[in-house]
Amino acid sequence: MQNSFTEENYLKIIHNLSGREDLEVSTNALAESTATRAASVTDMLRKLADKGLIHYKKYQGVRLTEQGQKVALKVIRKHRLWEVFLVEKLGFGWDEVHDIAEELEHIPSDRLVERLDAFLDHPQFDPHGDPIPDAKGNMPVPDYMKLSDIAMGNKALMMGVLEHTTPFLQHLDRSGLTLGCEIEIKEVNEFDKSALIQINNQRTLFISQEVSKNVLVQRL
Amino acid sequence: MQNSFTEENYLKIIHNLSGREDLEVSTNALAESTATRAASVTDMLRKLADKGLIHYKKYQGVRLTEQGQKVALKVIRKHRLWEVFLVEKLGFGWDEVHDIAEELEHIPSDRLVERLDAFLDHPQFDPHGDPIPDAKGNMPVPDYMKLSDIAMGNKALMMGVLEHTTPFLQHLDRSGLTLGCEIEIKEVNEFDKSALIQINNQRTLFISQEVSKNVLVQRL
DNA sequence: AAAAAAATTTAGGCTAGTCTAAAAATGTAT
DNA sequence: ATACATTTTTAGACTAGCCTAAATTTTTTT
Repeated sequence: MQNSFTEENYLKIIHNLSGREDLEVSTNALAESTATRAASVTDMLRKLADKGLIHYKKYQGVRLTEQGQKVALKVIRKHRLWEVFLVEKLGFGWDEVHDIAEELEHIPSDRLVERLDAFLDHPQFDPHGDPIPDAKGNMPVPDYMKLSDIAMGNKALMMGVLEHTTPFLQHLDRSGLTLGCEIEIKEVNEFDKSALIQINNQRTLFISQEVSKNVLVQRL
Repeated sequence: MQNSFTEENYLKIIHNLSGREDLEVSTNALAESTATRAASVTDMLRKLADKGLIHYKKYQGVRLTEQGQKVALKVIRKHRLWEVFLVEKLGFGWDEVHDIAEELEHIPSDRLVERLDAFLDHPQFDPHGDPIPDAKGNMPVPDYMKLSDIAMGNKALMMGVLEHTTPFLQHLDRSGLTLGCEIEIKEVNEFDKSALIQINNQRTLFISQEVSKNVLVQRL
């Protein structure tokens, strides 16, 4: 039995919201993320539960079943592989690919995904630094820190982002913050947590906590 | 206003069925091609007519409007470009790509199509020899002949096929009939129009009229 | 030209996925 | 612990796209 476009989206979003600790996801959170109303979410949750894709008890929130996890990871794999394709092969910017990949991720052919993966040389990470699950659904879980958690005086490598919207990514572009750059924390302002940083030992700039909370780094 | 997946399919099929001469397409023909019932087709035709995409008078069949033609050609352009991608870049066989392209053709981003086109070096024909409309909707109309219309003793180059099903294309593969090959008609049997042909001045084989009617050639 | 056959449309209904409004359950605060 | 607020579910309804059965129009045959 095939899952619909919409079902796949719910599973993907449940996966993303439940995070690494596999927390229960609330109906309201799903309504927010799917841009629908809570009542619609409830309908869909009953359906997904009937199909054995989620654990669901009324009023208690949801978690993915083994089965549901598998489907979600497959969708995420496809999304991230297509993003690599769009950036590496078609020359899109990392700020332009999310919406297109959102469509491509639902194209249903295993052979297509595997050939795409090979064509791209089995990439491990997408253009935003997110890990790509392998064909069996194994996904490495890199333990990056938020830039906002790095103390003054330390250096770190930029490894990813937590926010995938076009405006945020374009802001990073304009600031010279790209994956792999080296960041040194020169100063942190106590009152608003804004920071003065230096990039690749060259230019320095101020960034707000809004930004530093959404940048993932590896401490050096 | 966006057109749905289903609407795009109807427009594409109307285009394909109305052929070069822009003939009226019947409700029944559409029901057959869309694998739905005539009553469902009628519903959709009213909808497409309301949107100004087809000319439709009850009981009289349909034709695309200027507008509808534009949408149809855009879908066809996308379908054929994705087929080129699947064969040239991902290494699929020409017999495997139709169904996948059937999905990809509805991904809605103009920038995606144009970048894909550039990535593929602006191909003129898809892997089955069908011409690819350009971004403005202009499609070259090569005037190929059916292999079945070539007289005994003549030679021709294989340029395309009229049938895109997997079994037919696999049969051509097994027979050694690939795009660009040279075919000489050695004999034609009067009673069943089956023929003895020679490919690239090498092996000879018998083909039925079923086959020769679905192979497009250019006379030499 | 009337009758029979074929094609098409209408009428009424179904499912997926959405909605609003109202009811019920849960959580929070006195 | 009881009342208030929030969250979630139920009830009933809508649209897109499909269906079957019946009615209507067009085409073909006699």
